[in-house]
Amino acid sequence: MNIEEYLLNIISDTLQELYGQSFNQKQMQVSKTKREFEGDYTLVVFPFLRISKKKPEDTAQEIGELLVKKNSCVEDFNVIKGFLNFSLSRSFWRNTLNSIASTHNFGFAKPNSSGKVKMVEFSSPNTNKPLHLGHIRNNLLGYSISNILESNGHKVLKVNLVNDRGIHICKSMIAWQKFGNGETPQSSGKKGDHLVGEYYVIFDREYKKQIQELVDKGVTEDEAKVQAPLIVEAQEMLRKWEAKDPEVYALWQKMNGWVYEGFDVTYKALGIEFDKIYYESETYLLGKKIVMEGLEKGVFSKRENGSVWADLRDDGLDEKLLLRADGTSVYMTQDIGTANQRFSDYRLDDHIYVVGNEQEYHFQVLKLILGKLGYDWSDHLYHLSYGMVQLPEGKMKSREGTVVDADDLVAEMITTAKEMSVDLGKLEGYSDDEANQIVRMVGLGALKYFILKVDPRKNMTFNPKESIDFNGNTGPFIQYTHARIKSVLRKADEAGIAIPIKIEVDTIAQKERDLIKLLLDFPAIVQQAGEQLSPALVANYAYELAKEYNQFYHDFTILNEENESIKGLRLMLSKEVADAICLSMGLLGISVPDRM
RNA sequence: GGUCCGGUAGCUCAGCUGGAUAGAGCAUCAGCCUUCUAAGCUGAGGGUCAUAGGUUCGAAUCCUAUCCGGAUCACCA
Repeated sequence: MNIEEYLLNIISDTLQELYGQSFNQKQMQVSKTKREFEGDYTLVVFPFLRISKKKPEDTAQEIGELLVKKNSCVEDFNVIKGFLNFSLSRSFWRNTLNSIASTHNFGFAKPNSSGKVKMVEFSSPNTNKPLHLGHIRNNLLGYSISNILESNGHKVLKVNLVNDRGIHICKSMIAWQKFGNGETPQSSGKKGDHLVGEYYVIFDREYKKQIQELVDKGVTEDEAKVQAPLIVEAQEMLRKWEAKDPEVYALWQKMNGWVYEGFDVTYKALGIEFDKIYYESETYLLGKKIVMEGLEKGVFSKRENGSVWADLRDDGLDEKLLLRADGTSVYMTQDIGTANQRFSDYRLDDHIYVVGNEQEYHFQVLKLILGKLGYDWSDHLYHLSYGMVQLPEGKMKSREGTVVDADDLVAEMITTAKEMSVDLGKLEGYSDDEANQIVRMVGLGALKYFILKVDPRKNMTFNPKESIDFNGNTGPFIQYTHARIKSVLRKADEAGIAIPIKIEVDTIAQKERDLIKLLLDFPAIVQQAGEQLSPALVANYAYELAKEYNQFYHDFTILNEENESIKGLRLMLSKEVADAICLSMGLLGISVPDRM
């Protein structure tokens, strides 16, 4: 049941009868009536003037009259300029609420045969440094979009691609070998990913020193970058790794193991999980093989030094390196392998990469190359290209230490939530366990909502100093609304007042009507969010609903209402709002507490 | 330079498949707790929707140009 479609249908019939002609959907614009006008929905009549050959007001008038006459659910209408505002009947709203209440998970599509199999790749960390704020946006987006697609009736596979090999990994390994003195997470008490990350930073520092020394000796900077002993050693290590040198392999496994332990902690803290994890180390060989096959088929070409290239100049792009002169693979090589692996592992309809917008070119090239290789599924690869997270000073830079660490940020959010709760006296009477649970939900809710409410495609600014608000358009505000409703429902239960299965009231106040109208929007929001891959739509909907409910809550009494049937309506409405909040926040990966 | 994305209130963001007087939150100011959770509610101030043209009955929204910001075009990932 989609309200807009239903209204379009009856309007279409009316226009047909009136003008003996049908109109397309573009000409029939129906939207919710603006707050300052009377009515539920509004039809713009300007497009019909040519046919009606009357003034806008008169045209609206005759459409309105016939609409009311022919449809019992249309109760009344008014005309302002070229806008026909019409009101739906009380019984319509009553039935609507009843039908929402009797539908399990109202707003979600049931898994059905038209649902597709969609793989969503997100997170995709490198194993040489811990996760930061940018990864948080990635993880939250990927997880939320997966939820949204599932609620649209699709089968979703959440996958992580761990970039566990490559020159960057070798850099931390070299640095640890040279400067680590055998330090381990156990010996130092450091979280594994943080420990390895420190050595990556040390590599960079020492490498820069060596470059400077060479430059001082009169070597040009470009040559120094290539000649510095550390980078030469790292490259040598990468070759050894690809040759499966036992010593290098063992070190690699040991250090990656530390990182995975660290990542697990972070994922758990964020509430993120995957259906399958792919490792670049397991797919790059396939990528190499495919590139070699492509070379044989003449899709790619080899240069004198042995490097392999794809020529995309006919497609308006450049030439792209696929294998280095020394035979080692690059980022593109392994992504070619991974994509193949996935489409042979599963029968996928679509594949979505949740990756930052700085990699738009990469995915454009990837898709092109796979198409050239003859894989017909290359048309079903989508890059959800999200904007970067910036600090007020600009881009995060690891060199300047301005990177916001994921673990730190989560911990800080929870601490702030705790201080806030204690200040407000919200945690009195709860056990430590309960209090911790609530505080965790609120802190994470604030962080997740803050990030997801912004359109994924846009860059966003994050100000760590000002921290994140807990009032206004925030996660905690919505969580609070939910807790508030739950509190009322508990009180009702204690007083032995049951929420009716079906309501029979005849009077519905404007505010109640507005709430039902909003609830009725939920399915379309979920659908749209799925089509546009935008959790922000869901976030903003949840906010609007919570805000509307709080106004209602302020203006109307629920439990003290004397009229039993009205009390029933308000209870039912409250419960449905709580459910919709819970479902929509769930799509964002945000839990809502029953009390806070 | 080529390509892509963005520019809406002091700040952070909605609105963008064209429709009525451009919306929220934060911040500022002023109110509301003996009644279901005040992490709430109500009100005030704050805008040449980057600029200039165009299309249209109607443009923040579509088109063109310009300006500003970001990303990208590696034998990095």
